[in-house]
Amino acid sequence: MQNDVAHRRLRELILDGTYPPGARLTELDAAAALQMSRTPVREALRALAANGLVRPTGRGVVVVALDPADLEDAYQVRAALEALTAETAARRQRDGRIAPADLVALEDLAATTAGATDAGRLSEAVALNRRFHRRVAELAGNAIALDTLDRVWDQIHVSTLRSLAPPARHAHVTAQHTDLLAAIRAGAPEEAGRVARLHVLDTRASAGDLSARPA
Amino acid sequence: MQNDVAHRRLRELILDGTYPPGARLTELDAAAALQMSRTPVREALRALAANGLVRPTGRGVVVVALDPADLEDAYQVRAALEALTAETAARRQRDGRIAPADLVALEDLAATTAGATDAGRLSEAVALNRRFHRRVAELAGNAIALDTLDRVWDQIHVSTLRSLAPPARHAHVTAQHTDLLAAIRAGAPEEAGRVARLHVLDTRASAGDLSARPA
DNA sequence: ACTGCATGCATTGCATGCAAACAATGCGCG
DNA sequence: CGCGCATTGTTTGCATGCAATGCATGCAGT
Repeated sequence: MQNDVAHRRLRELILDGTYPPGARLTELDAAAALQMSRTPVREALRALAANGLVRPTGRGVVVVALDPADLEDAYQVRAALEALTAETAARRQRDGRIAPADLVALEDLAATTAGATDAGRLSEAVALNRRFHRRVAELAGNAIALDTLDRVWDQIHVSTLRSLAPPARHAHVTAQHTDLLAAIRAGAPEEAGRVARLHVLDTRASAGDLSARPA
Repeated sequence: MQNDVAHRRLRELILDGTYPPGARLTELDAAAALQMSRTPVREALRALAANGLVRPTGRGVVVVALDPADLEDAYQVRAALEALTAETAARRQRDGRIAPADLVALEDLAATTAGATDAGRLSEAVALNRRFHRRVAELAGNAIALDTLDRVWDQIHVSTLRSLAPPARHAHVTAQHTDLLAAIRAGAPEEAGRVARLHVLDTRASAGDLSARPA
C-alpha cells in the first residue's frame, strides 16, 4: 500500500505542465503514457482527485484549472496556513525548540533562492521558492498543516503554470523572505504570522494580474 | 470516475467508529465487509489515505489515530481555517452578498443544535454541530477552504470518537455559536474571525482533556 | 434544414487470476 | 536449549477480460 509509482509519476506530469490545466485524461491514455495497465492508473487518478489535482468529469478526468476566483480562494487558504506555521515556528524559536543549524540552513536556502531569482533561472527559482516556504512550515512541526499546505501548493502550482513569469518585484519578494526569517529568528510569532500572510497575498497579487489576461 | 461507493461506505464505517482509530484493515477484509472485489476497495483505500483518514503501514492500512500532539496540530489548522471562513462570511454579509434566508436558516440550525446538546442527545448533537460549522464555512463561498476543512474535520472526528462525552460547558459553546452568528450578521469580519478561532480552540481544550486519559 | 431516435463506440466499473514481496512459523543444526 | 534458515501462508501489485454505461454519430422522418 505504498508503491504509488503511478500516482507519483502522474503528479509529476501534471506539475511540470505535461498535462496542462484543463487537459482531459482517460484511464487508457494515462495507462499508455505510463506503460502500465489501467488498474494502478485508476488508483492514482482517484488519489489525485482526492488531492484536488484532478477533477472527475463525465468520462475521464481533467486536470484542475482554477478560475481566478478559485485561485484567490486558494491563496486565502494558503495565507491563513502559512501565517499559522510561521507564527508557530517563531514561537518554537522563542522557546528554544529550534536547532540553530536549521535556521542557518534556511537562511542559506533563502539566499540560494534569491540568487536563482535574480539570475532569472525561472523554474529553478520557483522550485527553490517552494522549498523555502516548505522549510518554514516544517519548522512549525505541525505535520497536518504541512500536509494541507502541500495540497494547496500543488493546486496553486498547477493553475499558475502558464503564467511562469518572473515575479514583478523580486527584490520585494526577497526582502519579505528576509523579514520573515528575521521575525522567526527573533522569536516574534505575531510579527512572523503577519509577514507570512502579507507575503503570500503579495504573491497572489502578481499571479492574479498575470492570470487576468491569459488565453 | 465518480461511482465511489466503496470510498463513501468505508468513510462512513470509519467515521461512525465501526473501524476505530488504530484498527488494521486489509484489502481483503474491507472487500469482504463491503461484499465487493478488491479492485474498487483498493481505489477507496488510496483515496482515504490521500484524505488522511487512513495510513499505509507495511501490510494493509490502519485507521488514523492522532496522538495528542497531532490532535493539537489539527485543531490549530482547523482554527486558522475557520477563522478565515468566518471572517470571509462576515465580509460578504457586510457587502450584502449573503441571502438573508441563509442567515436565518443558520440561526435555526444553531438553535436545533443547542436543543440537541441540552437534551443530551450526544451523537445527534455532534452531527448538528458539524453541520453548523460547515454551513458557516459555506457562507464564505470559498470552495477550497471548505474542502480543506472537510478533511480536517474528518481527521479530528475519527480521533475524538472514543471521547464522545458531553461538552463540559455546553452553555458556553452555545453562547459562542451565538456570538459568531452575531458577528457575521453584523458584518464584522475581524470579530467573526476572532470568535471562530477562540471557539475552535475552546473545543480543543475539552477534547484534549478527554483524550489525555483514555485507554 | 431540423429534430428525434437508434446504433456503435469509447470508456468506465468490477472481478478474477497470477506473480512477487513480506512475515511468520517450524525445522534442522550447532 | 538457542540460533539461523528454509518453507509456507498471507497480502499486496498488476494485468486482463467482460459487462454496463453514456456519448456521439449518422440516419430517417417531417
